[in-house]
Amino acid sequence: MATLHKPSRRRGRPRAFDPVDVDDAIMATFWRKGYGATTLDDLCDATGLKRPSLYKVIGSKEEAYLSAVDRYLTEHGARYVAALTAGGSFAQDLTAFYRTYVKTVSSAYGPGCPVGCTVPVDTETLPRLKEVLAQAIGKLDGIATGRAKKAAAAGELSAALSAAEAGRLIVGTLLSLSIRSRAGEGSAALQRSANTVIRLVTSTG
Amino acid sequence: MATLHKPSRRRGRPRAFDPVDVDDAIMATFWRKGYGATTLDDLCDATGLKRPSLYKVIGSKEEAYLSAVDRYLTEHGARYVAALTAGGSFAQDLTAFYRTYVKTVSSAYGPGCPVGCTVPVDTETLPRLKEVLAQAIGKLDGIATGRAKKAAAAGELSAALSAAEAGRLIVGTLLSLSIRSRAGEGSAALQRSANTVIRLVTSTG
DNA sequence: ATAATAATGTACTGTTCGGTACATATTTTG
DNA sequence: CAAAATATGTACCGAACAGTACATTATTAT
Repeated sequence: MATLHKPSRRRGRPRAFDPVDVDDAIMATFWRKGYGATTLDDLCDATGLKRPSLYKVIGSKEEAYLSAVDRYLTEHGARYVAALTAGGSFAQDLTAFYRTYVKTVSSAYGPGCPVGCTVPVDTETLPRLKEVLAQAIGKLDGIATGRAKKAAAAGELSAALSAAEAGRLIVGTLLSLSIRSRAGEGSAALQRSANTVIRLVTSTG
Repeated sequence: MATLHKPSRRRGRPRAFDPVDVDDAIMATFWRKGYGATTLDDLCDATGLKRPSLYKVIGSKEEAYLSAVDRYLTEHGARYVAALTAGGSFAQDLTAFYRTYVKTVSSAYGPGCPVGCTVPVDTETLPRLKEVLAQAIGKLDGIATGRAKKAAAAGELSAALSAAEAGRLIVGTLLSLSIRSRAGEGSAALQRSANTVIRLVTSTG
């Protein structure tokens, strides 16, 4: 008969680091420098780990990058989506959507974001990245289109736009903000571009 | 008294390559693979040059990249600008502007374009690139804003937009098309996004 | 012809890269 | 305690990288 102990710690020497912090440091490093310019020494410096410990976490540089992008999407991307689908008015949700994004790309993580600025360069070299990029954008297009459809039903979508057109415009604007951030534009300038699009998409004049 | 010969060729062994073709091949290679993923062997393969000849042309990899980006701007970028300022109606010029761009990013050079997809990743690593990116976008913003101002004077700009807002929207859309191209979207999809913005910017309903 | 000049091809250099072997240290199990 | 298990740090590996030395070849000038 199996005796149940309290969920005991694993055998052997315990880790001297917090895996969550390590994953975050890896994501942040790739976010800033991209895949090609990031070396394993960079990742060691950022995480405080020596190479053997690092490799147990990442497997390989390419896997590490894919994980970092995935982490960006499921952690930060999810926040943008949550704002866009928070259930306020179309204008309110869009405002929160862009504000969340602008704050993020203007933070210590940025400038810019992985989907907008660092993944695209390697789509021709790392085939899996092309699929990642296509899926990320396609999914966001779908969500934004869905949000626009709901807005249309509520009479909040500009009559000049179909829901699909609005969705692609909303997402395209996000992507452009990423690049502009990378070019050195500050939150205020980025927010101005966002506000223009919000006004166009929601104006039911 | 100096005797004038026919514009004599330089002394020594003549080049066995066309410098224009070589510069173009270098630009095309960086365009597709970006800075980090492009090796000197790649450039040798693309140009047909051996390394010593290549180095006389490029100086260093970083100089080669900066030259390639500059070449993109003064060669392809200039074509987009020419279309935008061709002197037709606002809608006509915008249509030609985006059509030229979409054709280019969907050609053998692409997908995507250097400004939208490969320069941004290295702005944090090669400081001169940040300046290049900021200048390229800033200049295009200015040109697009100027074009919108002219359109406003002609009653062709949507009343919902200031010229500066329109300019940034027009350029931002271009940037987003670059990334979408990299994600695998074809000309038709890209053109659809462009048409949406053209309609919004020019609708004087 | 001979010298001077300039481009080419081979073969190399030192460095940095991604990745790992191995000995050591720290923990749990019995 | 001893044994098994797991993590760590040092030190290293072969490959790939950006960049170059040098001998050779092709051209112009005298």
